[in-house]
Amino acid sequence: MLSMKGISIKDIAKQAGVSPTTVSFVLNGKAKEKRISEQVSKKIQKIASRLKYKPNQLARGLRTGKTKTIGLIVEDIANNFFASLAKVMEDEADKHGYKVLYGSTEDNTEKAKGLLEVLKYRQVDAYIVTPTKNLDKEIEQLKATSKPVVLMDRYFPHVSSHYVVVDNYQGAYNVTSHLANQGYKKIAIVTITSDQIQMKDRLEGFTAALKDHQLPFSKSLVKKIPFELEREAFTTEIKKFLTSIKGLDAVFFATNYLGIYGIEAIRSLGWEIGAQIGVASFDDHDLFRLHSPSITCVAQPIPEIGRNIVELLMQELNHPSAAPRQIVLEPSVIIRASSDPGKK
Amino acid sequence: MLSMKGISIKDIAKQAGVSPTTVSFVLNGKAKEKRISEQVSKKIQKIASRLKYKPNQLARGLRTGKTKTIGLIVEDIANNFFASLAKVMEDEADKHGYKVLYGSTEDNTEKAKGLLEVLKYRQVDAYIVTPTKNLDKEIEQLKATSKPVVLMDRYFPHVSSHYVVVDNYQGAYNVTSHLANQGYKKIAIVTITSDQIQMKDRLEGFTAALKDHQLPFSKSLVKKIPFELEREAFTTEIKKFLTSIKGLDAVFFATNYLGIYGIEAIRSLGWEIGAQIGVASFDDHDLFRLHSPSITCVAQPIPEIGRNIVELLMQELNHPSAAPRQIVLEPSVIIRASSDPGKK
DNA sequence: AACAAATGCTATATCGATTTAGCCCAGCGT
DNA sequence: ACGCTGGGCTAAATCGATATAGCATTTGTT
Repeated sequence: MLSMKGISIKDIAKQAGVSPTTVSFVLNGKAKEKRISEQVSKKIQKIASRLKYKPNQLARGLRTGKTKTIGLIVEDIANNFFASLAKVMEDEADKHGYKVLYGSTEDNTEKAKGLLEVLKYRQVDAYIVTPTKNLDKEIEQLKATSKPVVLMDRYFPHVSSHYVVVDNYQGAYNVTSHLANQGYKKIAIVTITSDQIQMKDRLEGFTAALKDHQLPFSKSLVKKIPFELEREAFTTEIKKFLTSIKGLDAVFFATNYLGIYGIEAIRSLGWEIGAQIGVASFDDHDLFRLHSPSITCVAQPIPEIGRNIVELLMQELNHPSAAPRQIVLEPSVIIRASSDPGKK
Repeated sequence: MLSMKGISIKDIAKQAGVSPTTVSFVLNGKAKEKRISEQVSKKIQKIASRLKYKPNQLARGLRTGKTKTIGLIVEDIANNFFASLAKVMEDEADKHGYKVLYGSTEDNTEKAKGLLEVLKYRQVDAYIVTPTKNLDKEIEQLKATSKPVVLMDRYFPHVSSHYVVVDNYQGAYNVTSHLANQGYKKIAIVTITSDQIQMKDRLEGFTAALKDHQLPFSKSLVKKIPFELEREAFTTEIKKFLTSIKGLDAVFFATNYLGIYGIEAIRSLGWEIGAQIGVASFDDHDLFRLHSPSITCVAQPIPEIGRNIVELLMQELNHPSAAPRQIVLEPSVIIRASSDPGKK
């Protein structure tokens, strides 16, 4: 059994008969700059790779202040959208030698604050944050630490920060217009109780489309459900809502989990999706693709979002910029049978 | 704007007019043991909380060798099963003050080795690993580092290690028996090309159930598909397989993603699930619950698995035990319409 | 009074890397 | 012979915490 401890720079120095300083210079590619001879340089490299030396990231981090770690805060890692995105970002970050420390907020501000704090004293180099309500103060404070912060999925309009989001307004507008074009006359929306921008935009896109298509709109066509309810309660609420509207012929669910609960609700009401009631949801999901009938949705370009976030972060890590970079990607409407019964 | 650096133990020491050592003792709860007076102790505590002192985990980790970080290696964080489990474990770990660094293997041994290495030189305190094929050597080496390792989802029969899994044999046996009891006569299985224990057990449970119910079995009833295929290829392969078997009346998919691809395949063949062909899958999924008809499955007790893993890990961190602890939980069969068309 | 024991705290080394300042030697010019 | 320059390397400080050893001072004992 080998020694418990890893190989340190000292071990290499000893074997090479040089000082740890020299080893550090060579292994950090500063051999030329620091005028270390070719001979010594090669010797050190050889020994290092023979011993499979890996620098202790804690020691390095302590000295340099860089941990090569990114803190990722999502709403819910068990949600397909966030999990898929997390995977893309993990892969992208890995390409740059970064690892990811993550946490889920459950859309709870206190949890989010706690996560930010933990990440901070773990000295992550940068943050990717799906903010919760009232997290604006903390985000501004974070910015003052000179560690890059990129918001995702949503942002604070009054806070100047980097972010990568999709055009929620347009996505909602487009899918609602599609429903209108399909001939649905009375369209409702189910969203969550949240003043956050992504939800606001989706709701506004929805209402704008109704207006543009001269369809009726009233507050009674909008249902807001608190995020933290149990599954049971979600479907109960949705059922109550849907049955409360006379002449309702289509409904748009503003997130993937609402779509899922919504399908459950509609089915338990015994309504026939597509024929009897048009359905669309934000976000795509295996369930939407394979449900019978399949469910129309606004799909977010997950790989592109993930790549943009990490790319932006890396640029900020390498050359911090004064101006915030704000990237808005286009989601796409995927038309399926739930809004177009003609489809197979 | 406040200073960029965090508060250190020295700042507190200065304010309290004592040495950093004393501060360290007090903040680590060793005041009594180290005979620090109540006065000084309280004063330090007060200053620390006023300054919102948080120890630098890098420095602490460097000195103590403990980073309060757990390395988590899953097959695919975008897979609902692993993502849900990751969330449970994250929550549980958090209760003990641990954070999670994660990575996905894609069932690729080289990726897994890379992840283990990265986690190692990031000095994680413990590992939760979903091993890939041929990772047994690395697991044994890890054990020699005296850092706890818990395998999940699968293990190596010839390696003595901690693990938490479900009884894959029994789960497969039970659901296959259920299919048999429902009157299906010719039942096939679709699994992945893998010699790993979890897949082996599922296959064996399946065949044993066929035998016990005097149903026909032959190699032609078993389809193994490589994990790394594209979605397209999966469904194509499954379609080819299903259509190749004369008189086939039921099929069991050995993982959740196979179940999903399988449903897609069967639907594109135009077969009627439940009536024309009985279907069951390992793992539960929103899609299985809400598909029409809903899909019978073997559900793993995800919260229980997650809790057991973290609990086991914590025990090992606190009191390392010589004997490996091996926990096998029971999955449960959820009978739905895909195998019981009478169900709503 | 003399010595031991307990009390209360601190100086210093350490973890493993990076960074700064600078030493020593050879070669060159004059 | 002397100073200057540059090449090639290293000593020591540092990051922020913890652990070890031990120094004063007070208290207790006989």
